[in-house]
Amino acid sequence: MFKNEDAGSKAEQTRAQIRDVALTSFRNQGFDATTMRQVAKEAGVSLGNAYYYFPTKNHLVQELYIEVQLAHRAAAEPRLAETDDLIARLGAVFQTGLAQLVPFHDYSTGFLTAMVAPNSPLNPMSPESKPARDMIVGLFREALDGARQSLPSEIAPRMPHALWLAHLLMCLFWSYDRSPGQRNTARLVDTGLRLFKAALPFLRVPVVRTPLRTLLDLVGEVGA
Amino acid sequence: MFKNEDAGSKAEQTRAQIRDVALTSFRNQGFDATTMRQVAKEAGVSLGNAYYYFPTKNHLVQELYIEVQLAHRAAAEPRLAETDDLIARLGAVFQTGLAQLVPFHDYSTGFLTAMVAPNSPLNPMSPESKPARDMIVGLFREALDGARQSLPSEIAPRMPHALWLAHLLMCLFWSYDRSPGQRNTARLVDTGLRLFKAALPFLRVPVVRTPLRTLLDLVGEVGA
DNA sequence: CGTAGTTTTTGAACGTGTTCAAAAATGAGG
DNA sequence: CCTCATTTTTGAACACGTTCAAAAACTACG
Repeated sequence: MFKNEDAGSKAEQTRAQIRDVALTSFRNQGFDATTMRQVAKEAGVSLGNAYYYFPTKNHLVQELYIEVQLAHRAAAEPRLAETDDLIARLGAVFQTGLAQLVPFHDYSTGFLTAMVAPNSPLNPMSPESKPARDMIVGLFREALDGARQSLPSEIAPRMPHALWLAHLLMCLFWSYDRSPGQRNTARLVDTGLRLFKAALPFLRVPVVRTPLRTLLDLVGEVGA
Repeated sequence: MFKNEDAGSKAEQTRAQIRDVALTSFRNQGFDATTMRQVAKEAGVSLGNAYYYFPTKNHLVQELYIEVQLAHRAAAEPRLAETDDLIARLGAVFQTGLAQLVPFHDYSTGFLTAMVAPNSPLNPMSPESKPARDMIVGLFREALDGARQSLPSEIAPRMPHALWLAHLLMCLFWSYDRSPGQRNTARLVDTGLRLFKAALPFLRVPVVRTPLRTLLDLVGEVGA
């Protein structure tokens, strides 16, 4: 009855071994070049056994995804402690998020394909990705809450989720960004925030605020 | 020397046959359920022969893509002739574009995967998709040019390309839209345009206009 | 220790997109 | 009509992600 409670049990070791081999391979060779057969072989288990622990290859990518997310939070928190300026705080979350992606740019399209796939746990709609999603939405909420500036009450509660989507779009842009060092993506973030700052006063104008609120409600249903 | 000039030559017939079978299957069964083997069999050719005419399965999807694009233009043109109001004209292009997608919603994720794939001709960056891209960018340019309202000169020339990207984002939203009849996507378009209309006067404010211009230049490099 | 039940592991198989060398059909020139 | 180069067609093969029945290892209990 009591077996694999989670500690160093044999099964958990095997699982961790497969996971580690896969993540290393993802980092070194990307998504496409990492095959389940190679992972199984390097982990010293049979192909079928890898599938016993991870139902699909995409579930292995999600292990990487979670690791990247945790690193994102770890990088963002100290920067959030430095300032209470809204724009600077949002910049901190976007920029640290972008920094986590850097090692993967060569293989970004492969991972992108995995993310979009219907049955993928990485899909924004998938239940498997809810915890990771909640974490980054929470990061944006924290960025907003700790700022000295405040947004209209109609807008504020809808912003964290919308910012998460904006972050996803930034990732999309980044994966297509062919400029050296993906400098353009960094500029996009800066410019986008500058624009947001300039637009802030107008968010209180009713004719702007009302459709914006509806818009945020609509995009809020994505991955609700 | 003179052989398959393009008319009813044997080769062109075979190619058309494969194309037609594939497109019908895409419409009826979606991307994933349409296999190259089934297409070849139904077209009465060998598997390898299908690959002689279409280097990848995605190249067959592009044939569908082009057909959808042409239908989009055919649907948009008459509606553009009806009005000279900027917002109404943009709405016409977005709405007719959306209408073309309706039959494919059940399989949208499969097609989405194909579009994002690295080597796919459907990829926004790919040279193969340039003509289709130019067509829809041209459609947006026509919508802007024929409107009685005009945009700041710094913004105007950068808008068609940006609107094409907005259109792509609308397609992305639509593919994740689980509301009945994807009503939410239609509302998103309406609301987005209402917001754009409300924001129009502010586009002339320098502190808004300047970063917006930079932003448009940056996104303009995508699929340049 | 032995037996029954559960968890873990295996290896072969399936269907997929794609590749390729070789065969067949086709067309031009003598 | 024959020859030969080119275009078209074939069928077998490869590697991949994934599935599954059966074997093996393990655990709890008598």
